[in-house]
Amino acid sequence: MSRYNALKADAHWQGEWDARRTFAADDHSPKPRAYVLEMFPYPSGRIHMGHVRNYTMGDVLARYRRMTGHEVLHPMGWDAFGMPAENAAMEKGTHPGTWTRANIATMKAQLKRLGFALDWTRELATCEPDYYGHEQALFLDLFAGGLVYRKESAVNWDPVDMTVLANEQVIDGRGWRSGALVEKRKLNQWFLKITDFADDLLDGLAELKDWPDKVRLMQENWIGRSQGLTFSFQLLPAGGEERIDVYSTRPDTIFGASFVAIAADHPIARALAETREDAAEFIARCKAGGTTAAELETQEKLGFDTGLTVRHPFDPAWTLPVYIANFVLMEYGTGAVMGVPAHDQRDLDFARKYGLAVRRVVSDGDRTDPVFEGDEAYTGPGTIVNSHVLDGMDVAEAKRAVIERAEAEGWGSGTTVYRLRDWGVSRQRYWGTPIPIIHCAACGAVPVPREQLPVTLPEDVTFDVPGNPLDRHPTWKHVACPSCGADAVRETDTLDTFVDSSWYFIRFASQPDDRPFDRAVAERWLPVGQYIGGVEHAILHLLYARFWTRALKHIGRLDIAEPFAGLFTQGMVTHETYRAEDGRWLSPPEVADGIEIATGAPVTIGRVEKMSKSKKNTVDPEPIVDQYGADAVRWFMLSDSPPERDLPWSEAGIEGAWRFVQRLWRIVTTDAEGEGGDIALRKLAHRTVRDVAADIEALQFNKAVARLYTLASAIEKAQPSADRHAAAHTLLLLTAPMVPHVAEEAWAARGGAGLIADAAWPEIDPAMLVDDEVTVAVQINGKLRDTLTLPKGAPKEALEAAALASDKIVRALEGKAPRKVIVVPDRLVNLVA
RNA sequence: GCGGACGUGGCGAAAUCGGUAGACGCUGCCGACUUAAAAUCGGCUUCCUUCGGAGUACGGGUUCGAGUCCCGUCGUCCGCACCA
Repeated sequence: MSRYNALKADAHWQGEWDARRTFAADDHSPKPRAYVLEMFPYPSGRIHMGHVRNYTMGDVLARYRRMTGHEVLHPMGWDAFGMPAENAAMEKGTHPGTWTRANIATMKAQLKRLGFALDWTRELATCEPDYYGHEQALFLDLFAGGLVYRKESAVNWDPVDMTVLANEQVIDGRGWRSGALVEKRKLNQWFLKITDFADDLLDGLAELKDWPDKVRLMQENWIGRSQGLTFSFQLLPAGGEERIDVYSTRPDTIFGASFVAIAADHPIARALAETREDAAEFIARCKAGGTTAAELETQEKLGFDTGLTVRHPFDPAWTLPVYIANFVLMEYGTGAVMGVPAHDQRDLDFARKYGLAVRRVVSDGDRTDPVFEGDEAYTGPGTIVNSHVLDGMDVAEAKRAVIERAEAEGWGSGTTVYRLRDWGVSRQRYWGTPIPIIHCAACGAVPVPREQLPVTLPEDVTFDVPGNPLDRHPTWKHVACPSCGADAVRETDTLDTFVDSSWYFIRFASQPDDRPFDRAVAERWLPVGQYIGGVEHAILHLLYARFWTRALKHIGRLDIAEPFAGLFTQGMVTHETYRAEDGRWLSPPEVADGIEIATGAPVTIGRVEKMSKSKKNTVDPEPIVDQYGADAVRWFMLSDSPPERDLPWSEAGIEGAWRFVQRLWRIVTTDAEGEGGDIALRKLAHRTVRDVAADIEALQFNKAVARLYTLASAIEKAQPSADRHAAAHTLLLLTAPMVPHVAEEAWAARGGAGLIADAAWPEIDPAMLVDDEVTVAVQINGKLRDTLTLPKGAPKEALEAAALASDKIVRALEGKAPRKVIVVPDRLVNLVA
């Protein structure tokens, strides 16, 4: 028997699938539908192992669904706008489009080389006008629907690169490329009203049963809904109209308040800075403080006593000092808080530092003393004390009582506050979707008329000077106002690339030329049945896509609320790290047997970590595929590690996978058609069909792989028989979604009809799933002493008798009778001695 | 700091409902085939000294019985991060 030639077979069957358009989805098929989607890649240059793992998982599911009679939509495209293309343009002088399209061509060839069952007829790239033009139309729909607005907002501004930076691009207060100190700058920016949907997005999470709990929790925290009281403190001297509004989730502790703190950029603080130099200095100090996590961790809580006082709402005679504090955020709540030191750690630290009263108002067990001692604020449940009318209530009652009173007396009201902010989508960059708005001095922001879409990016741009090429382009932005005809300018900002990825799954489902999607067709496919990608998108992308879909529903364009019914977040591909004696990182090919090949010097083998260029522990999939073939790589990606966990790449592992491909080939091609039966093997085959199906549907590929190994070994050990031949046939069908090339080659060699890609998943004979014998464990005091093989369904008495008759048990009992006998039918007998 | 997940052999792991811990793979060792090697095939591979015992991070608890449930401790990883 000849060895299986993977490279030849890969090329042949990939050509065959292409030519027959095997994986093109039919919008009009009467079959049940399955939409399987993996997060589309950014065309950075070459695919990496993470892509291979992600797309292999989706591919197995897609191919399995085809076999179980579904019309499968499994598309692929490119998240093609974004900064790396502009960086490449700056470094290499190539146009971002040239760079991006070349990368797409390379990566598409690499994906094809892996034999994924993708519908390439629906391929899309977000950087092409036939995609982003429709996105502009949708943006204008949302604009017309009142979900888009423009406001001045603070951004991170890199004064050297003359561009806005995302928070992630600010490292220790400096621009990640230029190293320049980042400034806060106010710019007019476009926002999408995601906060309108905050409740809906939060409540909708409960319905997403097939999402990981972790992701739902992350989104829940991100939305950050809290209930509390927004109320005002009247500023003294009395009679003045001025008030400070605060938000508190603990109105029950209002009698424990000992100060009010406002943000450095609160209007009252700013007004004060106009007249008082020391206040202005303090505010400047607050703003100079870093905003990175590490800096916040160590930063001291600072306050500035404004000398202002406010009146306590429950007691006109009681006044509280007003501080400006560096820990109060203008962006959250009202930008002012009431400080209750006894029941908030941060307030306690602050009060101790500035000598303010610390008054207990919630009892901690028996402790009701008015002066709060101790280093930790008490935030637990308890009875309200030292609070006049509230005394004796529990925390929840007191909250209600204070809110009721505030509402009755008109100084406050119960409110819901969110951590979630509206989505700022303006980016001062070239390589993105132009925002289809024209600014006219007379008419304001005017939408570009539909017939003028798409607003395309000009090709003649340069990146040799910093700033936005669209803004400095000589002609592009100068247009007539669509409304009044006067000279006007285009918006030169482009959309956040997260907008591009917020609806691509809809465009995959339906892509007419003249509009973003056909509603009826899109609704036939959506929601995506199974979405697979990295957990790094757990919040932003997935939340934005959920918002966008709801927004389309809100304006009546699509009757789908949740875009992704099932979500799976796969683990990373990791690898050992290697370091030379002088500390240089070494790549895997530079190392053999703990020795650096070039120098012969020993190498320090480091932790297994995520593949990264900086640690040089990446493995390029392409040469691996060229060496072992696509199936071995796919099989390895599915083996061993549970898909949600990290997968350590190893040379031994890929070789093991390659051996299995060869072994599978041998089993199914050298399989003689013998006579007679082999009932045990037949049963195993049927059980494996059932179990592998369940494993694939649960995305537990590692378990499916283990079962297939077991079946393969059993077939190898079996004598030729009709059942053995049938079991080999079953094995071939079950492995086909995972290793489709060798499966096609073997299918053809065995004379199978058509393609195995079009074959049906094997039927299960329920009679083959029942066993007439079971292995029963016999324990003494819970410890295993013997196992017995008994007929299935044997009565308890029979089990007990068989157990007591066992030699090992008789010996272990030493003639004593058990005090008690526990019998679990078909499982075990436990003798309590 | 807050929230969450996890901790099982030399390694990746499995163990459906509380019921035979370590399936399956990798590595390693022994053997067969071979002039030899590769490939392939067979066997062994949790630990301890044998009978046997111990063992799922550690310490307790519930139970006839705990990897699984409860309490506590330690450790690792992830998310958020001054959110009032």
